[in-house]
Amino acid sequence: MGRHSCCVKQKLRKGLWSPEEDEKLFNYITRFGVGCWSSVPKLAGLQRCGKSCRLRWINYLRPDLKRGMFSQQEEDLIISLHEVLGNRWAQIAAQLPGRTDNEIKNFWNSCLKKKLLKQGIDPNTHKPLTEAHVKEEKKITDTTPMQTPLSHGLPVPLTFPSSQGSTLLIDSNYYDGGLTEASREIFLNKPALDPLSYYDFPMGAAQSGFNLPMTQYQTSLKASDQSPFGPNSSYGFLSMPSLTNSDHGNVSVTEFSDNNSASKISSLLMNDQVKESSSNSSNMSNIYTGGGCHISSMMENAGFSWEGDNKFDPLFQFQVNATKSEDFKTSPWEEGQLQTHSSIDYTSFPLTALSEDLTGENFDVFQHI
DNA sequence: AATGGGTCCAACCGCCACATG
DNA sequence: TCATGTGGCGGTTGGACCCAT
Repeated sequence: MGRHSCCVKQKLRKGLWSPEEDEKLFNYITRFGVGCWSSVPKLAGLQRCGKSCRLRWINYLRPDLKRGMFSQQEEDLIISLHEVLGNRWAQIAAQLPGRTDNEIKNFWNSCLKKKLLKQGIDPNTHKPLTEAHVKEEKKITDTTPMQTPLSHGLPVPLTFPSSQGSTLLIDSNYYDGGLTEASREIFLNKPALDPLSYYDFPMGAAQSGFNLPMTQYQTSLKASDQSPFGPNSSYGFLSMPSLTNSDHGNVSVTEFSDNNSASKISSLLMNDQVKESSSNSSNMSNIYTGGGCHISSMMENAGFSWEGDNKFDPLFQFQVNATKSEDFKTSPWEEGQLQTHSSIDYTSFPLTALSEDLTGENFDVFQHI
């Protein structure tokens, strides 16, 4: 048990990822997608185990990740989901597009737990603490002042941007166990979203999310020189945008952690190609609103910037020209394994942002509560 | 300016489930 | 059925950062 065999075979790097490593992994995954994580390090030229690569991608490099603080809505949602699901962070994360289980777990442990305790609510049971508990916890919370004022007193109406305008009201009944066993079952049985779905587009099912099979996406990448990673492509890995989308599905509230971010992201978006193809500006907004975006444009012009991770910021100020296209013309996954569909132009395949899941079936569960 | 304690979070560890041979 | 490899998850931790003194 413990470390996978891939980690034991050779001496592998551990610890924080360098920008160069991030770049390698990002470039590799965006080109070829994920086939077998254990092979990724070798093929991407990384001295890491596959597991580490997977985590890095899921928790940090995925382009659809949100960055920045949790919105009040997200916060309330996490609390309500935790009451139902407990520490099933992956399932909770599945209800919060752009957030990772690790991120939510950290947020819970570092912030939400304390907030609930301060409210006199047991974070484990979500029921009022006994007086003894309160006294005990008071000692703790008194010595660990909150960084932000608690703003979600009860009851809290949670209104989700569902097409049906569902509202979840957290009130005393809720915390008294007002949820039915059936509701709980729905949560427990609901499959978690695949964190890799960004590159997993089934044909004809774009409306349900990023669900194009990797094989097809891969084909799109190598289909022609027009592809975002074609032989002539030169893209930057400057730094990643910190997307603090405080209101799902509304591009106007996409925030950035500093003044430079806006210019960075606008330069990301307002590249020549996007300008040309989106005189009506819909393409731009679609990138973040989930109306459908062009992944190729996103990738090709991704002057990504990890703005939220300030300590990395200066390190990401490097530009990488695409390596020789020959190196990437054929995905290692494709060779002899995967079918190609070169007649289809996937470079403009419409995407639906994960955030749109908030308006879709992912919130159906609340209809049952 | 130095420092020591607290906080946060990225990454690792340990385990389990599942697929495959 | 068993062994092995891999993906995935939740718990834990090391170190960077923050802040009060």
